[in-house]
Amino acid sequence: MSFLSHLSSIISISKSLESELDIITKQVNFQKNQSVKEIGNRCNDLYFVEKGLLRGYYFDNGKEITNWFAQENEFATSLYSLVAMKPSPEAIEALEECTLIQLPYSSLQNLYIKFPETERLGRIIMEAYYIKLEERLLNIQFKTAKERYHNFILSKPTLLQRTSLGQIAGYLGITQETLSRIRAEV
Amino acid sequence: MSFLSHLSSIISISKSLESELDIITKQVNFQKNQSVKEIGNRCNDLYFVEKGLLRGYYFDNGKEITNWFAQENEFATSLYSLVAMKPSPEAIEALEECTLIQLPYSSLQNLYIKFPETERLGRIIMEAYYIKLEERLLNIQFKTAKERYHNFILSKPTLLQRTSLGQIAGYLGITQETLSRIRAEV
DNA sequence: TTCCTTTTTTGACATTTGTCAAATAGTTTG
DNA sequence: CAAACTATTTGACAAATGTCAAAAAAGGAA
Repeated sequence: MSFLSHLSSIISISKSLESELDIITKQVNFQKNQSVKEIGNRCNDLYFVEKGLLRGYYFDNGKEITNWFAQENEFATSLYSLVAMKPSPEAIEALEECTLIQLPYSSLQNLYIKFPETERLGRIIMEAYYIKLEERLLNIQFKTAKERYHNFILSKPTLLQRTSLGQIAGYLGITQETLSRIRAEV
Repeated sequence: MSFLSHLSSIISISKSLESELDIITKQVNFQKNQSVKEIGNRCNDLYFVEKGLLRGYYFDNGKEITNWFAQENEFATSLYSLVAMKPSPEAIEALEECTLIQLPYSSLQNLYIKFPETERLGRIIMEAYYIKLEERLLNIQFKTAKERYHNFILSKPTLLQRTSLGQIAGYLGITQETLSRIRAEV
């Protein structure tokens, strides 16, 4: 239910849109450590996290790098793969037992046409995600590893408990040894 | 005219939308090195570059850091300021003589309401910009300074001639001394 | 051209972060 | 509980990049 209430905090959802959403979305469950999407496949779905925690990761020189986390009430997908319709270099994994709302991209396209008011929804969500990404870029580009870590603690305190050191390190763009040392420093 | 043709490459623009766009946009010109927007002001406008080159920059520890470039057929604004309606930490400057299309955010909001098909336009543009930003983040996060520079040469060759060393260095997240050394290396 | 200003390069050195290897701590499972 | 994993920490050192200062080069203006 949190999917609908999240959407209706952005635009008002008519009854007919609500039932359409009900038809095209599917609730899916994943267990802890289960793979949601593997590398190389096209990502055809948009996910919304109702419960649990996802991470996106990929490989860089044989090393697994966590690229994002998506927790409750956040969307997750490989946007690049979705929009460009190309294979995704990115995998998605459940870090906890998850309840996700799955929305196939093709259904989303139809939804945009059938319910044009959802375009607004799409735009507003994209704007918000863009701003978040911009903040993250500035953070990585101009802050030291220590500053980034402290920023992470402030902005995503709950993730500290729910993820591993190596995952956070990748997300912050540093090695886990460096992160371990930053932690020890205090 | 390139503004309209750029938009119509994304969605079809009806006559009435075209004349509405004509009413709400204004062509503005800036000279080389002229300031388009200063730091601390709210950014109320979206710009489209018809001719010339803009850069966005801000100050980090007293140092001026170029954050983005916008060349012909690209949009430019401080999205954060625009969407959050807060003062922008970012300034915009013309690096060359520029012809811009200026669209006030309030007019854009009305446009979204009056011509709902423009929501689609907004969404698609946001998606494309998001993907670009994502690529840039990955680049900065996991590539060496040298790799980033070579990437820049490949992806934005024309900007090499049109910008200064210091501006490129800031954009790549390195100091200009380092960039100078990378150049010398070859 | 010549002076003046700005941009770029170079040098010497400091700092940050990465790499690889090993030790320790923590968790899970039989 | 013990064995077997897995995650985290630590050490020694290397590599990348930053800092500050000065020199050289390039670009404009008188």
